[in-house]
Amino acid sequence: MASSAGQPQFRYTQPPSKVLHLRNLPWECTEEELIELCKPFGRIVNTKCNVGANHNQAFVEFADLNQAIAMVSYYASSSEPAQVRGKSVYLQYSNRQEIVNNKSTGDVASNVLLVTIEGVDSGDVSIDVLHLVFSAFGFVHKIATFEKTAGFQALVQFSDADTAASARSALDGRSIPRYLLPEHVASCHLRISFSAHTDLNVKFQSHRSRDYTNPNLPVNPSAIDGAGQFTVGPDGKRRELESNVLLASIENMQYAVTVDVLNTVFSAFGRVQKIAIFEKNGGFQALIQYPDIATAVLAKEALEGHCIYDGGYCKLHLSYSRHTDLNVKGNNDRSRDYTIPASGMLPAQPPSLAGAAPAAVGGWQGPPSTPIMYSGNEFMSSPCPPQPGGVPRPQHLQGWEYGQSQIASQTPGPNAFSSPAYAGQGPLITPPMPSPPGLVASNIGTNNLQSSNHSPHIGQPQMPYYGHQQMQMQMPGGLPPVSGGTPAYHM
DNA sequence: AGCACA
Repeated sequence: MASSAGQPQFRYTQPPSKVLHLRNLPWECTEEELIELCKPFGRIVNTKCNVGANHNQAFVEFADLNQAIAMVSYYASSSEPAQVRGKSVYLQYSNRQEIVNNKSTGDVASNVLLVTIEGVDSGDVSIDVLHLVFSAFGFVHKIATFEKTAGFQALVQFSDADTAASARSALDGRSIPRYLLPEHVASCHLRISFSAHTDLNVKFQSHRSRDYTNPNLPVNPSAIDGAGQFTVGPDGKRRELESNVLLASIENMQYAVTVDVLNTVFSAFGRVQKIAIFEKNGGFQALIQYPDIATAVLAKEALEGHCIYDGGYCKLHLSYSRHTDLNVKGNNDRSRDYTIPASGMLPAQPPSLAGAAPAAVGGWQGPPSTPIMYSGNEFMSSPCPPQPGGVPRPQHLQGWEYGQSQIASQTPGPNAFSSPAYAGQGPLITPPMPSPPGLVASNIGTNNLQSSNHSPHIGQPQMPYYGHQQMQMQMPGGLPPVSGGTPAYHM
């Protein structure tokens, strides 16, 4: 059976791939040697060296398929074989289309090092100590430190990748000298890889970040952990430094919050460019990138302290991120780049889950395709155990038609939040939140517009936040409407 | 000299 007309184990011609498989390499051939060999044909985006029992195979991934084809074609018709250290190298298309997580990109050279300091708290190793240690290898441009689940980490920026590489090879796995550390620190190993960054965005000198190239950079008297940075306002008070990227942490997360949900929520204020969600110290956080600061400010003011779902669930805390442009690689369940056109089937606009909605909503008879509707599948399907005290299940089912009818209407005044029309129409279960009634979204605009047709929903469950035009209405003029079509923003 | 495992 095995030999009959089946696929031979190896074919002479593989289907093209931007990944090439190289054989007969010299022992422990380095990435530099591979790149040297391949880079005349295109840009190498990833490699995997020392593959196979003999460590004499490797994979090289080009940025573009045509580059891989160019290399294979060239050597197929060349009288000189590809060579490394005088050895003939055999190359062919890999049977995979990409190199899968070779070394988590930490091995592709960069002038910026990602340093994980094991076994210490962030307070144990000062930025000055790091600066001292890494300056032994060359001029350190910038350092940024932060706390991650992996531990205390630092990004250390050198002039070039060579300098960074020398620091890395000298220090990786080593320990910071004891005399530079507090006495209680037992050990302090450095794990060093290359960062994907090339230029750190340091806005202040602080105990968390330094820019040694700019002595005039303002000193931040009190950089606060976690959130963005602060500046001193005209009134002498500390003021959060605004950014086009919001950092959202979510409290009381009883229900899953997906990229799509966030996109829907935050798109109410303007076009969302990128979203990344991640865990930090066991908490849920997300970064939401807008094209400009004004939009972010608007979204922050409107959403801060509000809950995505009524009942105090998924309460948003917003601050300004230090980031200005998120490094979102692929579109997956943790991150999304909405600025990439035609990226698969992903909608550039808030998800239109029209197909799923009617069934899920049950009885909703609205039009089949409504870009603003978020069906909230996850939530629909999540079991909602009855709770004492009449706490409702997260109520998505009610009110859909109200939201729907919103579409045609545009415009309660800018004071929808504080409109007297809302008095007494807060959520049944008043969440222990300050200010605006209940669920940010569930009330805004809906009852306001519909109160003549519908009785208030006191005692009734509420729908999830999907507020789109509701929020739009709040925008103090001038904001481009969130509409379909090509984004008017560019990176 | 013939396809990796995060």
